[in-house]
Amino acid sequence: MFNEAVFADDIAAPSAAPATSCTGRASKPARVAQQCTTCSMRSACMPQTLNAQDLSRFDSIVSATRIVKRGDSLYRANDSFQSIYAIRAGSFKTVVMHRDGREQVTGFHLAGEVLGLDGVCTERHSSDAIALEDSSVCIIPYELLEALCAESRTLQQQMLRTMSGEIVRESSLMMLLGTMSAEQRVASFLLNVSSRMKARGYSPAEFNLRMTREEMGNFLGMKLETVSRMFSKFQRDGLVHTHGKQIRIVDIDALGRV
Amino acid sequence: MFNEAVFADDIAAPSAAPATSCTGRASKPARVAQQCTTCSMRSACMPQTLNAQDLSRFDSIVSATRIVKRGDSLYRANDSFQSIYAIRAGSFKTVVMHRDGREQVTGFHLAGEVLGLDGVCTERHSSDAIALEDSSVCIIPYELLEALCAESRTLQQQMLRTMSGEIVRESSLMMLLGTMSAEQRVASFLLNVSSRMKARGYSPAEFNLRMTREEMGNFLGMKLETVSRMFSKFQRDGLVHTHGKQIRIVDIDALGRV
DNA sequence: CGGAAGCTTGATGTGGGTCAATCCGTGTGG
DNA sequence: CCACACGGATTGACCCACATCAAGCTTCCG
Repeated sequence: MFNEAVFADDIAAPSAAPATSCTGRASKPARVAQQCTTCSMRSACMPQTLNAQDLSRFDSIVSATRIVKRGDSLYRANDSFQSIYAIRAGSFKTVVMHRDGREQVTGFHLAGEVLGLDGVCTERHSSDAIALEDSSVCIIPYELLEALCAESRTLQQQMLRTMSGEIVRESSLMMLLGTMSAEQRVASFLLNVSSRMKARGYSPAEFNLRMTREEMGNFLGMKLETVSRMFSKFQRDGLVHTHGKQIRIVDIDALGRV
Repeated sequence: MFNEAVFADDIAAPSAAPATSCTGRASKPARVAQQCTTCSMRSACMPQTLNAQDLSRFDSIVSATRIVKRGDSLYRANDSFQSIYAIRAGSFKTVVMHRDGREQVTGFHLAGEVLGLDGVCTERHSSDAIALEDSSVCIIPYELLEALCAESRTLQQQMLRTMSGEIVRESSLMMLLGTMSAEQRVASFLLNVSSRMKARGYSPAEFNLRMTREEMGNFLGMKLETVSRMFSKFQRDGLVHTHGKQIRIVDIDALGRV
């Protein structure tokens, strides 16, 4: 059986929720009553705004969890769209691929975030979702979710807000890719990760990146060597301290001014 | 009074819908029964999937149209979010601005497309929407729309699909910005405009761009000089013929192979 | 313990940015 | 109606940020 520590082993300890018992990969794909209520990610996850009654209805459609091993895909581009997924533990990248094989990483996703919304419009996914570490997700069957949205106004609102949030996130990435220098891109990437770690109760100054330099490059629109050089530069300038994937942000303000 | 010809004056004539009578800027901001039913953009617009009953309910919440003159904004970043907008005639760009003043155009939008979905998540817009020519939009008050979504399953589905479509559109732009050469970006831009013109019943091979080279550059992540050079190159190579903003695509297949 | 994957760093090349001159089309005012 | 001014487009010369290529190093994992 696994618990969150497996995924958080080399990340600074969470300041909030201690490792609560998790549902594990018990016999069948784990249907457990009151999953959301007991989930340590609840405050960061989709049903955050639901009242007790809606939450329990939401809970009842989240029929299973699924384990995805590091490097495996949760779904692939062109897979038929059945469900969206809430990350329970671990992390993912989403990737769109060009015909010539070049990859654009469209996002790195942490626990509590939702994956798969790209599939709604065509009933097929348009990206791959790959686990960056052994991870688990809650499976939210879309048809049921959509039916429930029709009944719970709050859930409908939450759903629309989540989608809109994704639109806004992607616009700001377009700005990063379209207007910023390599140095600025890496700096904003670090600040972004930092704030998301903080929001999850981890240290905003010290964390482990789960992706390779190449994956960062494919996200930030640059080559892995450039990512590496920028890390070296920030280290020389005393903004961060890096040791492979371990990052310590030394001067967060200066990083913001880059 | 205006009609669609005002906006389409120097665009190749539509092969489908002829200029139907439009609601104009009559006395008060034009509340007209059955707007959608008679709108020539209906087939390209949001309510495309609705049945008669839902359509009439939808119609009844579309309380007004609004005229936006070329260069004026429909909304600005940080404006409080009240409505989304369906473009009835004309075209817009949406822009996110960096603190240092650099602009990223996040999209060019034609008749039938929806603007303003970025505002749902924070109740404030995160981008500017600027008319590229004198244009008119249908105002769809969001609170009413959302209430109606709770009653019409079809409308709810349509709304979620529209948002998901926007997410997918933006991902593919991220790929363009992150992985493609200047030449490829301009080529895909032209192909994209071409297919959208075609979908609206205009010639896919010959059209007028409504934006400046600089605006294209701010969309494609390059400088206006580079945009211009790419146009010249395509012309030398016999792929397109350009005369200022007028574009004729000569070899669409070759453009796709760039 | 060995090999592969990932990371860093240096040397060199180049796509596109920058700067600047000129051209063109359009709207304006005499 | 023409001249002119101005915003936009084109083109050239030069430069620089980042890509590419290459070598060596570190870390991880079987």
